[in-house]
Amino acid sequence: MKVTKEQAQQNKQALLDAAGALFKEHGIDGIGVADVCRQAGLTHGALYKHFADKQDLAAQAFTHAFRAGYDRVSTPKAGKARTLDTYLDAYLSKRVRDDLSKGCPLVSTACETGRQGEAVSRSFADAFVELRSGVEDVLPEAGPVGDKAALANLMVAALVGAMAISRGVVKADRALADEVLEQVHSALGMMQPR
Amino acid sequence: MKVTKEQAQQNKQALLDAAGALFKEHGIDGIGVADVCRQAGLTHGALYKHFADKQDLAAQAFTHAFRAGYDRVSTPKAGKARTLDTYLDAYLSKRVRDDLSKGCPLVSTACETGRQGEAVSRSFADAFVELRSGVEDVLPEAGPVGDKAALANLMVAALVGAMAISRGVVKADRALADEVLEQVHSALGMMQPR
DNA sequence: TGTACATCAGTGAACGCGCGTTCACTGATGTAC
DNA sequence: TGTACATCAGTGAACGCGCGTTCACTGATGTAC
Repeated sequence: MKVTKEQAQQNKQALLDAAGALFKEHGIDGIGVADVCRQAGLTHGALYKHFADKQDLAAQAFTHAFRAGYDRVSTPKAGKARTLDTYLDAYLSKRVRDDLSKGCPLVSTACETGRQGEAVSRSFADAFVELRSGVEDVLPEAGPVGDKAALANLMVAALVGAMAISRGVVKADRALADEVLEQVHSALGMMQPR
Repeated sequence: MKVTKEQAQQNKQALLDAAGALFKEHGIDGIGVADVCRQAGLTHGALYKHFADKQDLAAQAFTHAFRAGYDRVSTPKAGKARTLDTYLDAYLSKRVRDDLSKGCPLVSTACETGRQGEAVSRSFADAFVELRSGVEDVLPEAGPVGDKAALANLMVAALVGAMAISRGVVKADRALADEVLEQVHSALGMMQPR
């Protein structure tokens, strides 16, 4: 049956929320559209009234999840300046490591994005550029490794890689997983002025 | 029909080779056991004479693929010392970026390893520790970011993250993908003494 | 060396199951009069 | 404001297909005598 335009919009948001969490947790190829729709409180047929196909859903869900998380991190709290530590604490958190449905989709789907289509790659690239730009803004003019641009690329790569590695090893060696997050946090922290 | 012991061993190696390449290219969840067996020149039933299940195959294939690639990179060529650049050139290569079946399985399956079982996590952890140790060996005693251990963690995280990001964005923006590899190469290169 | 036979790697049909997508249908919404 | 009806978000059965795993069977290998 038809629903109000407002309800339809809410349902689309619910689909994006569900897809964001489930794709992060299980991977895009690791969860079915029926599960996403069920979590959103709809049946699977409804999906195709809002999205062209699963790839389209994945691309939009990626952007949606990045926006939600990134705005929370990058918006400075009242009276507090945004610093490099803001990013380090948000991206190298053990709590996020232990809950795959949480965290930045840049990290959760980094490796498999290379196997997805161009639409998902576009969402991924836009998010990366925005995060890299945000990190560059909080860097000092001259650091130990040359220009800010190179350092910002290095930092984002390290954030993504450290979390991926920590998640990869945690089931076999929790201490090693913690060590990776702590050491990368420490190494990156030394690149800003005290 | 039965085959010679030697042939059976060759077939197992062929299964590991095929699994290594196909799991890197499509992800563990993205390719079927029948495809792996077909690429190895066998039918799908034969797999279970060599491996307990798909997870077991994935774990052994990971170690097999890491060994093959890592030994090639870390064994110094006659008369040439192994340096940090050895690792940077091997891990931040555009040629590897553009062929998903190539390269280190640490990079290819980093994100999805968090979703696999403990056996795969064990293989992943062992490979990471070995690579990190190899990188630490070529670092100077005192660098710009504190102790060698922290720097080695940072470097491996950056190598893994940079390749994952470059592969993620390349379908949407090839110039951006190249830039990430080059800038991270440049930033990491400045951390060794000239 | 020759023969009889147990072993077991590999085959391929079959299992139940879930996948992404399509489509005829439903019925409340929202609009035209 | 009241009525008639076109719209369209959502439903759920159905599609063909591929998945991981099992298992009865095959027949060359390798061994015991």
